[in-house]
Amino acid sequence: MSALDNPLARKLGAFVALSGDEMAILDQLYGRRKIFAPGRDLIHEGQIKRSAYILASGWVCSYKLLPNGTRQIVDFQIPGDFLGLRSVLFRTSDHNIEPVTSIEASEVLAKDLLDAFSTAPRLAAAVLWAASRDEAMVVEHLVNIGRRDAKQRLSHFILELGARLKLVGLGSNAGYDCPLTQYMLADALGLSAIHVNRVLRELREDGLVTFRQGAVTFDNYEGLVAYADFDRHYLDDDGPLMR
Amino acid sequence: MSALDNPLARKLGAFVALSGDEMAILDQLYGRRKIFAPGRDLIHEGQIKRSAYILASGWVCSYKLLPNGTRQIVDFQIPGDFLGLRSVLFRTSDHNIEPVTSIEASEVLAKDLLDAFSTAPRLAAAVLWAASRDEAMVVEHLVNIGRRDAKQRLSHFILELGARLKLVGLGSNAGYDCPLTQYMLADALGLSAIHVNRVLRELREDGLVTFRQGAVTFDNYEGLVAYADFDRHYLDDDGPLMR
DNA sequence: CGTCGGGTTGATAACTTTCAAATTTCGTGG
DNA sequence: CCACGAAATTTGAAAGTTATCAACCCGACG
Repeated sequence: MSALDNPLARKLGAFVALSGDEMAILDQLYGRRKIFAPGRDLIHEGQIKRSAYILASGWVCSYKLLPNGTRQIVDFQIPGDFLGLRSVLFRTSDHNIEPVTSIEASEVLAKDLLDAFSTAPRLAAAVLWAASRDEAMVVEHLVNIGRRDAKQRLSHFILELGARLKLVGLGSNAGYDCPLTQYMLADALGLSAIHVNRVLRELREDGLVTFRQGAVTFDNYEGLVAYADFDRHYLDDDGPLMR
Repeated sequence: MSALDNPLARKLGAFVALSGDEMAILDQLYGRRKIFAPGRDLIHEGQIKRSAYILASGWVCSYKLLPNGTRQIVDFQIPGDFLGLRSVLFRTSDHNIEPVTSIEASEVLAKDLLDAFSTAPRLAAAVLWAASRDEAMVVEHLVNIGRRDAKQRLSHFILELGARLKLVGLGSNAGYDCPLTQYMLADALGLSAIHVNRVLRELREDGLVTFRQGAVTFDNYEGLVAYADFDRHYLDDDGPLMR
C-alpha cells in the first residue's frame, strides 16, 4: 500500500512528514480489516468494550439519541479517521457510532497503538494531533449550529467535508461524492429535513453548490467560502509542521 | 494544601484514587500561580505560544468570534479545569480564552506535565480522562444546542454546571454561586440575551430554578433534572475507577 | 406492480430574534 | 453613606426563521 491509498497516512502527512518506516507501521495498523454493513451500530452508547477503529473506506456517523425522539449527529467520519478513539479511556462510550455506507475498518487495540508509538514516537504526536483536530471540528460544529443560520450552516458544513475529503484524496474544489441523505444533514445541523431541502435548493439557485444524487458540485467555490465564512484554519492542515 | 482545597485533585479523584504522593505532585503543579483580571484574553485565537494553565479560582470562558459580529462560547471553565490543554499541540490556538471573573491560574509547561507523568504514571491517565471528559462536555453542549429548545437548553446547562461545581466542592443540589451574565448564557447557548431572560423567568415561575444576582437556587432539583433530560452519565464521575 | 425510502413543495404554527425602552443592580468616587 | 453612571435585567410588540403537517413525486427493488 502506498501513501496514496492509505488515507490515514495521507491525513497524518498533513502534520508530520512520514518516513518509509512510519508509513509501514501505519499500513500494519490497517491489517485486520473487517467489513461492516450500514445501519448497524459499531459502538453504542453505554457499551463497555474499549476498542477503537481506523476507517479504511466508507462513511460513518457518530450521534446521540435524545429521549424526545430526535437525534444529534456529532460528526461524520471519512476514510483515515479514527472511530471511538476518545471513548477508549472512558468507562463507557457516551455516544453511538454507525456506518452510513458499507465500510471497511480495522480494529485497533490500545496495545497496538502504544507499541506503534514506542517504535515510532513521532506517530504519537501525529495521532494526538489528529485527536485535537477532531475536537476542533466538534467545536467548529458547535459554533456552526449555535451562531449561523441554516443557509450558512449548510454551506459551512459542505465546505468542511470537502476540505477533509480533499486531504485524503477523495475530493477536489470541483466537488465530491457524498452518501448522506437530507435527513442526516438535518440531524447533523440541528434542522428539519424539510428545511434542509429548501435551503439546498436556495444554494443551488444562487449558483453556489449543487447537492444531488449523492454528489456535491461546487458551482462557485470561492463564492461559497465567502458566503459561509469558511476559514479552514481550524483544520490545521497547512502542511507538515514536524519534519 | 489538602485535597479539599485543591480542586484539580478533587476532580481527578473522581477518576483515580490519588495517593499522598500524587496529591503532592498536583499541589506542585499549582505552584506558580498568577492572577488575571476579567475581560483580558489569556489566550487568543491565532496565538502561537503553546502553554496551558490550571485554574485555581474564578471562572473562565473559551469562545470563538464570528465575522458576523456574534460570538459562541464553547465552554466555561471552573476551578480544577485546564485551560488550553488541547491547543498545546496545535500550531496556533483556534479559540480565545478569557477570564469571566478575576482568576488565579498556574501556568503549566508541557515539560512539567510530562515530568509529573513519568513520576506518577497514573496521573497521566487521570489527565487524559479529564481531557476526554472536556470533549464529552463539548459534545453534550452540541447536542444541547442542536436538539433542545431554549427552556430545556437552559435547564440542562444550569444542571451541568451544578454537577461540575459540586464535584470540586463549589456547589450542592441546593444551588451555587454563578458569576455569569444573561449575555454570556445567551452566547453559550446560541440564544439572544432577551430570550434567555424570558426563559429564566419561566423556569422561576415553574418553581424549578431561580437564577438571580449571581446565584443559582434549585427550587426543585429532581423536577429540573426530569424536565431537562439531564443524564449526568457523560460526566463519568461516579467515583474512582482506578484504585 | 406495489412498496419504500428519499426528495420536493405548500400552508400553517411555533419558537426566537430584533428593536425600543423602562427598570434594577452594582461599583466607584465624593 | 449617598449619588452617579454603566452594566445588567426586564418587558412589550413586531418581524423573521424554522418546524410541523400533509401531500405528491420518483426511482429502486423484490
